[in-house]
Amino acid sequence: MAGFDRYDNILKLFIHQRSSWTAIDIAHELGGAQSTVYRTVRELVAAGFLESTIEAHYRLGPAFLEFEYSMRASDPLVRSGAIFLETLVEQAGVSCSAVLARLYGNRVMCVADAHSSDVTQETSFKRGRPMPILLSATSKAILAGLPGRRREQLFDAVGPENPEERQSLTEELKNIKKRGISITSGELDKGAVGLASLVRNQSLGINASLSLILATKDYDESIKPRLLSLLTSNAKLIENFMEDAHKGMLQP
Amino acid sequence: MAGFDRYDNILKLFIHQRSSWTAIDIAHELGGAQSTVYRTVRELVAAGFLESTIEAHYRLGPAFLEFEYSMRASDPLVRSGAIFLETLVEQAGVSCSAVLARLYGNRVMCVADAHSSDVTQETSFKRGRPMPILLSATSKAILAGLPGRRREQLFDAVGPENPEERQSLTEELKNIKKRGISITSGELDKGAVGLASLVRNQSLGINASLSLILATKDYDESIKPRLLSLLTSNAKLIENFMEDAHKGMLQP
DNA sequence: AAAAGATTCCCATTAAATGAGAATTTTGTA
DNA sequence: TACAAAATTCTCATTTAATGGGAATCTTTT
Repeated sequence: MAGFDRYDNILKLFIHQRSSWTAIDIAHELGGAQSTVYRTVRELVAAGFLESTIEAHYRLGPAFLEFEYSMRASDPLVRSGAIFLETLVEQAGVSCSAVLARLYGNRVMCVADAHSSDVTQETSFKRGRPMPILLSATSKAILAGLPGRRREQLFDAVGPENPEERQSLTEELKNIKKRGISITSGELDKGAVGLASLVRNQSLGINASLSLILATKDYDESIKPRLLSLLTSNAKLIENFMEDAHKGMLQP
Repeated sequence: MAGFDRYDNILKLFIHQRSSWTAIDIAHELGGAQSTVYRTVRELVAAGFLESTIEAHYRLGPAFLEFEYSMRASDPLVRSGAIFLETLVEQAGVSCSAVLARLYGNRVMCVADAHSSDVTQETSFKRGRPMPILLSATSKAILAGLPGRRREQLFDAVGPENPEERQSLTEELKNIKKRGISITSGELDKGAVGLASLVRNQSLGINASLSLILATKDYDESIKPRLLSLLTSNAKLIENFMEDAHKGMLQP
């Protein structure tokens, strides 16, 4: 195993399977000599990416919290979320969640969220949790904003199997892109409606989506215009904020 | 440059200096060939630890949010914070912040926090932000819980220069350990009082502290007993929760 | 104090990282 | 669209580090 994967494959174990591993288990799981695993783990511990606990077990280390803290201060989307999402759910005037999401490999990840205090409808989108890219208004808005070639790559990797589905999804995405809005119902989470707006900044290379997620029972055509207008205006605010933050960064 | 440092040194740049770097800047800063830096950065981008933005710049990538999400679900201390800190600040009945902190290399890091809705007094302790280990009730409670040998190591690295200071600090820490409580005023943040309780779990190898931080003007002897009793009881709750969570983890 | 378990050390072998420059791709601009 | 400049990748000979097996050491438990 070569390069960064040597470390990343170990770290991924702690996310995807169990949160606690012994060096011997790692060696069994990944294949390779115990002494090699011990050496590699020791390096990760020294850097704070892992830490040793009891009974020869290791878990993820505090360095990730430091990097996350750094991103909270510097990442354009993460910062935008901290600034705009709270007020967005308030303005929505209905029990809901707001989600700011982006592409993460072949999946979509929420990078910021907010919930009205009385929210009951769960959403699978949680900050930092990778989600499939084909389902939900949130994901489709991101897909719609993608350059055609990248979208085709994604389809090749995780997309619809048969050509008809692929064709119809492509059509759907074109419409979403044209309107700037994506709406789905119960596609990812049963009983939930999602409304999403594209959030893009060409010059910053950002392609994201801003969503409101609420219970189907709380949603009807009467509140649709307000929610859509809120999404559109807040998406614009976020785009502008990122643009300004970027300019301020260049010559402060 | 060898081993994980090859990657870690690059990642650290994004925390400690600027949040955005070009490959060429990295090569200048760390020394080494551009082609090497490009290759290494490419690996980090592939793993989501960095991402490329515009104008040949790179920034921290979304993988950190995924690892942070994983820790939120699995790390004993982080989970404890999410469960107990909100109610703690409510019960305090005074404008304040609650901080759960731990050792991070030669520094102390807050891993969870909560603030009463009306909080005005700032604290330097922020989730994921490394802080010096010699100042504040929060840090001293952690120091006090450390095994003697580890404490001496720390003192050698960042501790008081002259022997008298070192001696008196050691005495202070012994008292803190005996009482289970550390109280300081204005040591780290001007105008703030900190009250901290040790949070330990021998069998889990955890040594942390739970603190309440409030404005000096809001603090007097009349509320001290309530705050201390709250801290002590919540510290105990957290220790028990971690113990139980650990047991549940072993045979669920 | 002994035993079992965990971790580090050692070192010959194998494999990967490095750097310089050329080649290619991407981006910005006319 | 084409050109120029910048960014990134590629190539390959050389240098350096990773690997694995087993012995040695350190830790924990009994």
